[in-house]
Amino acid sequence: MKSTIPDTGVPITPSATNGGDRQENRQDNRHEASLHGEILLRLRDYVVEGNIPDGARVPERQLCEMFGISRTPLREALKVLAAEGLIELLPNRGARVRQLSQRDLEELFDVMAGLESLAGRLACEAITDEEITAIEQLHYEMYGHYLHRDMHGYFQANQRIHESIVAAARNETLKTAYANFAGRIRRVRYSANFARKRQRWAEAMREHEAILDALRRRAASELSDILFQHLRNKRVAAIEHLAEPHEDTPAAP
Amino acid sequence: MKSTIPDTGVPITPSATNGGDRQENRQDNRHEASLHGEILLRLRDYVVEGNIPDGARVPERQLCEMFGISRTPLREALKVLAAEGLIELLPNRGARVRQLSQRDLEELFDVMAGLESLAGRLACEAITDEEITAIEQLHYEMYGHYLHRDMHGYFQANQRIHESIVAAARNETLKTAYANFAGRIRRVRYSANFARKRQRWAEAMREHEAILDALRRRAASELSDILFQHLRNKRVAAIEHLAEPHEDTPAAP
DNA sequence: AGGACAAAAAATGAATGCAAAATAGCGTCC
DNA sequence: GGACGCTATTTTGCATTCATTTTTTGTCCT
Repeated sequence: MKSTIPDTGVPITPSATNGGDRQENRQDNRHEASLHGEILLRLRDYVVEGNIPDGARVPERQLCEMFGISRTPLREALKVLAAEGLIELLPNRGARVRQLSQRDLEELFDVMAGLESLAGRLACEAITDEEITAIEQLHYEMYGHYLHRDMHGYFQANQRIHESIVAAARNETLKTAYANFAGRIRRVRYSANFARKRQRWAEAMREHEAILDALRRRAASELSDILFQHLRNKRVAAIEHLAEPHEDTPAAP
Repeated sequence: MKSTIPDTGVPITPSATNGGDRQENRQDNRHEASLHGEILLRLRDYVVEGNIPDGARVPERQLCEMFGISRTPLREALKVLAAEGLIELLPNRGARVRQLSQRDLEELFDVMAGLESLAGRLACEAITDEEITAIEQLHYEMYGHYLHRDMHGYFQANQRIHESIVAAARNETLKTAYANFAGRIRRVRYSANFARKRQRWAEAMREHEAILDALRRRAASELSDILFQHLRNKRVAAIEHLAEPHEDTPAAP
């Protein structure tokens, strides 16, 4: 075994065959056409899913072999990921997975909060009754998951609600930025399934009620406040959770 | 002259000599170290300053000659600029300067409004009395420019106030995102020096008074509202201005 | 034996080369 | 005379190659 990357069972496809048509909502959705775009998507997922340890080197050569491409398109993708803040480029020392400090996470959560807050504000201007009904549906669905203590289902419904609000803002630029930042913390979220605390869970449900209420009344600035506070509370819960030590990660021998 | 790029008097330095130490506040500030980073900064400025017409092709070969580099680092920079939304990459058809539709501008203004709104909210949590005093200083300075009808001075002071608020938010991630979006509309702002309307100008001054007032009281959600509305009004003024025909741009023969 | 130095090995950063696609240029046909 | 189609040139995308820098390894000296 020559690899320094922990073998996590990710399928190593020698050629750059792309199975599914991906529906990325990025600025230019022609990424799947060119090789560097394809690699960008795949490499982003690869990093986001935590296949490379935090702060570890991103081995160009190995990734090239893994994707079955030359270094040129890979390096182009690396530059973009660096611009996105997912990795960092050290001069003459290659790329490293960007290690997010607690402060970084706080900042990211706050920016997400700001974006969602904005989304709510804008949504009040344009949202249709049908969209609100749809969100209500999701809300009740989420409530059901809450009652059944189904965290996975709850999480999915929750995410869809937030996405619906962002969608209702009718602002593609916002949507893109939102997805971008969400991607950065997805890495953390992936390993840390927080919100396990009953207390916080119930609180979140109440906040969601308030969100829905404000949305129904199209109370823009009020909804803006509620959403910000909601995300702020999420941030606190997440940071608290991450501060605690966890034994889920298999320790190295 | 073989160049198809309009010669706007931008100094064409054949070698990649970087005169001044640039103080970019991007995620990784080692950009000046590597060639592609250097090129990224220069190319971004070049595009933002409008040296290439809207929607026009970005000529790889010529830019290479202009910067005195090979295509590889330039193409890397192009990928990043595309990710930033400044240009768009058409498969097998090269890069084009991204033409911002009116809708795009509206969206961008709204996102900027959301970010400043967030900045104000966060600033209320952490801003010191000294910082507020500094902003007050800028405010009075700006007021002076307003009275003297000095638009340039007014604009500079205005921008510094907004930057100060963003700085007071103590959030580097936000600061970076803000700079990023600001860069995208800088291109428009460059040619369109709006806010020429007296009416709007006076209104903006009043809004700034309200901003300062809310800031002094650390009224987070109130400031958030005011800032959003302020930027919203700016948006309206800017769009109105751009909708009007202008004769400042020299017509092509 | 441990550390410092030096050479080898590997990796990075940029340039060049090559195949495929697109654009333009030109002739032909209707 | 204009539209269509074919070829030549340019341009793009990626692979390969070359020069530097870094990292590792091995050796020598203390």
